[in-house]
Amino acid sequence: MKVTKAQVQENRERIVKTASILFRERGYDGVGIAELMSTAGLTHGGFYKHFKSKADLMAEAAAFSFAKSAKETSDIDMVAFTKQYLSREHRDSTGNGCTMAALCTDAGRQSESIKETFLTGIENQLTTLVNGKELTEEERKRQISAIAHAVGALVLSRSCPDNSPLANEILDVCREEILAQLTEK
Amino acid sequence: MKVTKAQVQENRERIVKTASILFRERGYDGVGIAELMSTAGLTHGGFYKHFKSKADLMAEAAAFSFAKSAKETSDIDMVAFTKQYLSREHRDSTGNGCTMAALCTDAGRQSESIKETFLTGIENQLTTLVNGKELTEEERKRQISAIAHAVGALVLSRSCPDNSPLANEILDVCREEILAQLTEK
DNA sequence: TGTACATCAGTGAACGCGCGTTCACTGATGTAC
DNA sequence: TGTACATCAGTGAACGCGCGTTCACTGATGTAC
Repeated sequence: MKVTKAQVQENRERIVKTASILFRERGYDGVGIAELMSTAGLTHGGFYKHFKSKADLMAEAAAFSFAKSAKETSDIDMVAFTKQYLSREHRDSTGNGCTMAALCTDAGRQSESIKETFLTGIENQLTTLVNGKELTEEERKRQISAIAHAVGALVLSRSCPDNSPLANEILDVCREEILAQLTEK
Repeated sequence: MKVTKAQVQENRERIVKTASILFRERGYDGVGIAELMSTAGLTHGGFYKHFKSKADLMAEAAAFSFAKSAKETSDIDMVAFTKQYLSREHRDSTGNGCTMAALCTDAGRQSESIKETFLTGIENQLTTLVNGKELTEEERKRQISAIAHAVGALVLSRSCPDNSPLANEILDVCREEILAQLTEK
């Protein structure tokens, strides 16, 4: 049963969007093609009409979620970003949260082409957070440092038992520290 | 063919040690029982004479590598730790490196019992890094903040293409920044 | 100390299962006239 | 605009494969006498 061009486009986008959420939640190895396609409301056989392989989708899904979070953070400053990034809400909704924090170790084990996607995504996040304006060398260093700090706090907090004291402490301590550094300089 | 008690003990330890390296390198889903056992010089069938399940080994392997790195860092200060932790050598040898940085996102997707192991491991790392002496509230905050910062820098650097400029930049910028904060206070 | 036997770590074949991927088929869409 | 047909996204069965786990068997070790 053939389908309209618009429907094809819409289906493809839904697969990518669904994948971006499921991969962030459960990792690249944690989600199968069959489950992914059925979550997107399709059957698994059609997958290869849209993508060459699962690895291809992984790269595209990562690019999609990087672009999405870049868009969402383009109009807020680092203070607002930090507060939101190190909130319990963000920590507890991995599937809709930061791609770096959700998939960085997965990316480290994948092919160079996925690492390229991460490189672009990270670079892009650095610049969009300052509304695209040119960064001085010193500003760039601060951005990199603050983002790494925030990512580390988030991944460590998530590796502790759900909502445990240490998990919350890591979030709170690092939020305070990053915010202090942002205002101090 | 039965084997001496000493040999049994030695084999078990070798399985745990091998697992701790392979899991850090390729993640929990990236290593199978058969490959793990043959790397340890045994056949896969005997695995269940030592462990109840793969999940059990995952927890034990994490506890092992946490204990090992705690031992290795017990006699160095935060400055030496930071320099070593954010070196290219550490970044490029995941299998023998920090358990937090290698497996934190994997842990976040596993059972609460593995997260408990991470909780203990992280808590332990916080205190051994200061030679076991009691921490003031302020010192504890600094420790947590510095470790999260270092973990974030390492996982982000590893998610970029091997030895790419950004991968090295993240490492260098965060090393400088953490060291600056350690001396300033 | 020497002998007889129970123990049990290790072996390798086999289990069911879900994985990524392929394929023949369907049938509404899009196109050519 | 109406008709005939080629296209191709979507379907669902099937592929080989490797996974975690089980099991009957082996044979040197450890133990009881």
